Amino acid sequence: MKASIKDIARVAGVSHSTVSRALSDSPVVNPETRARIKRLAREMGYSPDAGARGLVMGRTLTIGVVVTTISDPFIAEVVQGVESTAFKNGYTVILASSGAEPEREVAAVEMLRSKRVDGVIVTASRVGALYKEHLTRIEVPVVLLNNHGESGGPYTFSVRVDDRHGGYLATRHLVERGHRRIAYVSVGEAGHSSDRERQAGYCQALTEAGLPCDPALVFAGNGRWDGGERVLPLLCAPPEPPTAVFCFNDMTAVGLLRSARAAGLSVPEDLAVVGFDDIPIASYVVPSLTTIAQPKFELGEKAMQMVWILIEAQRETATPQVHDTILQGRLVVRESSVGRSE
Amino acid sequence: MKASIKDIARVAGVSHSTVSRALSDSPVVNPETRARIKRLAREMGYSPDAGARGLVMGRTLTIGVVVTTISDPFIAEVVQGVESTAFKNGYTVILASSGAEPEREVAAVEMLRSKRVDGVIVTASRVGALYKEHLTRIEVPVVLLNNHGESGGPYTFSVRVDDRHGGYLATRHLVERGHRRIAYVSVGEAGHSSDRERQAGYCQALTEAGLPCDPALVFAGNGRWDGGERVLPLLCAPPEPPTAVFCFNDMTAVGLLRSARAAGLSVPEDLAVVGFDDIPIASYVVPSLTTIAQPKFELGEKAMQMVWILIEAQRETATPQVHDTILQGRLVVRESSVGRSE
DNA sequence: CACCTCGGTACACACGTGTGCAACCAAACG
DNA sequence: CGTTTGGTTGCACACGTGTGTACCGAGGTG
Repeated sequence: MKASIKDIARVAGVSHSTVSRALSDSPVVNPETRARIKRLAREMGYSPDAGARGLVMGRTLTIGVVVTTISDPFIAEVVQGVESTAFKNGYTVILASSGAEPEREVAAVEMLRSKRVDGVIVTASRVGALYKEHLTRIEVPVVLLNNHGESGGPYTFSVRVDDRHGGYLATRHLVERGHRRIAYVSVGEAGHSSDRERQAGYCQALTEAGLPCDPALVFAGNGRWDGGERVLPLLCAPPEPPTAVFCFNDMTAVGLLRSARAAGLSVPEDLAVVGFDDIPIASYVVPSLTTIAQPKFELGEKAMQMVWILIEAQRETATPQVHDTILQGRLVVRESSVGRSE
Repeated sequence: MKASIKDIARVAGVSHSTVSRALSDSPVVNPETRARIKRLAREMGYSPDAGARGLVMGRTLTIGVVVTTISDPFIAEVVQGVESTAFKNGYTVILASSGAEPEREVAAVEMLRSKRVDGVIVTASRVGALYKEHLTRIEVPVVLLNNHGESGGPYTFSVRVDDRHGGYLATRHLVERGHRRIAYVSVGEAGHSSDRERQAGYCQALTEAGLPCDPALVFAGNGRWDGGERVLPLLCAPPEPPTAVFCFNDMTAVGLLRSARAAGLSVPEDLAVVGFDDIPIASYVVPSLTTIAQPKFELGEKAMQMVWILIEAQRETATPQVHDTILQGRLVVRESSVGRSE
């Protein structure tokens, strides 16, 4: 059986309140008895009950992280940033994966509510309406990651990467390499805000270079590698095919690289390719992939810091001194856009 | 403020015990009042306090998962299996990453103990001595993943992949392809049990084919890609270099592929390469990597099922009907061992 | 009418922890 | 010696939930 402060109190011959105070270094207890109690606690293998403590303290030092799936390397890296920062501040992370199923999404949020988490971080490209309603009901600070939706309540904010600027950087890079016909492979899903923004940056760079934003050069992928693979034939179909392509994300680009190789096209000579995200695979494919690196770890770090500030503000019922944060992506030039020999 | 069963009891004009029983569908409460209370609970946005419930029930329906880092794609997939199975059984997962630092390891275990988790799953290649001591003190079922250490207490078991058989499969595949001089790249760390086992399987396949187990054909890597990269020159040094190589893991093999390409060696014609793990990258490198696929998701699934059985057994103070489980890896043949044209 | 049965509900306690308040004791002071 | 002061400690309650036991009223039976 596990030892409680009452058990310690019994063998120490004091009341449980004295033990409680001694263990929390209260200055009112006699230094000798405090030492004696602490020694006893160590000997008896005492470990404070987080549940009971949370009950009386009104805080659990726990934050919930909602993800679609943890096996997405991008998300995993973000969670790593959250976990690391949480640990430094004495917080614990509870994981809740939704698997992108609405049913599990609400179950996950309900679970976090039951666990009385002090805050919630949500990493999902889009937050369903039903889901969102449950999120606000949780009455606790919420930070949305890479979500472009409006930051609802007074304690709901968001951290995201600058998609538009990222798209701009990627496309400008291709323009600077001398390309005039540059295609874009979208996620093929209406209303996907990241997709919209990246495409807007793409158009901005084209316009700035005096090039037209030709809708015929925008192709629909699906955000996965098979989407990139399927798009290649369409890309090559026109009489004057594009010489470069910017993809919504790395997975799409990787699929495109694969099918390009199968079709005998050489990258970047026949077709230059740029992705977005900088997932681990990007540096291992051949040719290695030029991409926009999202600061994944910092994304999670920043989100956790923000949640922490919000929690503190809520405890003092103060209006929090935070605002939505936008981090900048970074262009990482690799072989798929400049060749190996250069 | 959050609504408790007492609040519901007040507005319903009954005692809190009646509310408690009504919400847990106890047959002793009047069906009408039960319906009324349930409706009230929904209206008031009631959510049961998991901490308080855990306090009185003696179980938290929570299991802790200790990992080195969640951004390792292999581990992430395993955790996904754990999480998915846990959710099905009504359990919640608390994540604790140790970052391979001993200090954080014990802090992580202590944290899980405080949270009164019902069971623990540890995914780490080796469990330190100090760390292990803390693990046993937690007095709760523990399942070790891919750990070859002795399964200590009565409620400590392990789930792992058959490293020896995997090594055997990989090497036999190369033998069948006609190779006579086959090298092994180890993890270069004394006492690493997975490494030892995989090498043993490698030797077994060689012996079975009437080939010698030449120690000069065993090279030391470090389990990471740079280790594989550095090993290539040594591999090519002998007057009669090996025509095939089996690597401890995929990362090592990927590094080896990269440096082989840089050195102008063609794979698999000049050198056939086989890895171990089947991480996502394996299918994207060029040439794609032949490897032994570990059943990652099933590994996590099995571990969670085992923890569940152990928990149930412990509750009834029965001797659990489980035993250490060994899952089989699967040979996945790709381009790095048979070429693209065949 | 007295007794028993039984469905439904309330009371009281338990779980482990933190904390305001009172109580106690010793020492110092008037 | 009486009183105050200050340092320690215990008592009692609170947090939210589950459950054994007692209670109460209605209906049935002898």
